[in-house]
Amino acid sequence: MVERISDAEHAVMEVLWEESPLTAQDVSERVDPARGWSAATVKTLLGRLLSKEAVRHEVDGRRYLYSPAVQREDYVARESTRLIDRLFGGRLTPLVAHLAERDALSDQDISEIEALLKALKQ
Amino acid sequence: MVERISDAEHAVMEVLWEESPLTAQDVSERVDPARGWSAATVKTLLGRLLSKEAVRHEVDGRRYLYSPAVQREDYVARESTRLIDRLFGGRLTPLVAHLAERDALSDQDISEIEALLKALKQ
DNA sequence: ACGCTTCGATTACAGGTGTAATCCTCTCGA
DNA sequence: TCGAGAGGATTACACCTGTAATCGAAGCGT
Repeated sequence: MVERISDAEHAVMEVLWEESPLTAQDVSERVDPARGWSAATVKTLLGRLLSKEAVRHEVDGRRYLYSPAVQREDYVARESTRLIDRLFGGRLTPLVAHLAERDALSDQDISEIEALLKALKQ
Repeated sequence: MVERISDAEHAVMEVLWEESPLTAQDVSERVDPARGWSAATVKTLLGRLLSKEAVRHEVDGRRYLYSPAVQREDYVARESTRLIDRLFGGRLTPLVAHLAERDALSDQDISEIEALLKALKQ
C-alpha cells in the first residue's frame, strides 16, 4: 500500500535508490544540494518515509542504515499512471501527441521510440 | 504565473475547460459525481482558483460566471513536463519504455504512436 | 414589506508537507 | 570520568488541501 510519497520525500528516495544502505548523514550529503536542506530536514523526511514504510532501516550500533522498501519501478509506475489517467484519460498516445506538438521530442527521441516500438511488435 | 492547481481544483478546471462560462451551481452539477462534493465545496474550490488566477469571473447580476484563465494545454504541458523531469530525467523514451514493460501499451497504442511518429518525421 | 432562498465571502478544521530546532541518550576522546 | 558531539525522537509551525458550515447581503414570491 505505501502511502503517497511527497515531493520532498521523493528526493530522499532517489538517493536511496541510487545507493543503499546509507546512514542519515550519508543521505544528507548526497541529496540534491539545490534543495539546500539542513541535516535535520533530511532526518525528518527519513522518519516520515519510515512510518510510511517506504524505507526500512536496520540497526547498526546506535545508528540506522536506511534502504528503500519500495522499488523505484513501482513508484514510477504509480506516478506515471496517475498522471496519464488524470490528464489523458489513461491513454499514452495523447501524451506523446501532446509532447510532439510542443516540440518536446527531438529527432533522437523519435528514433528511439520507434525502435522501441518495433521491438515490442516482434 | 498561476500557482500550482491541486487535484481537487483540477477536477473543477476540467468542468470549465469542457464548457464555460458557468455559474458555481452549473459547475457543481457537472463535476464528477464520484467526488461526492457538496455545493459548498465546489464554491470553495472556485474561490481558490480565482485567487490563484486560474479562473476568472464576470459578474452576471448577483452571480458570477466562471471561465478558465489558463488553457488546458498549458496545464497539461506543465504537469507532464514536471513528471517526466522528476521521474525520467526529462526524457520521454524511458517513460514509453517503462509503460511498455508494464504492458501498459496495447497493440493499438503502439500502432497509433508509430503512425504519429511517422507523421512527425515528414 | 417580510421571510425564504441564493450567492459569494468568511471561517473552520483536521491532515499533509516543507522546513527545521530542540531534546534525550549514548559513546568516544581527553 | 566528564563533557562534547552524533543520532534518532519529539515538537514546532506556517502553509496547502480537502471538505465543508455559517454568515451576511440581495432578490423573489406572496
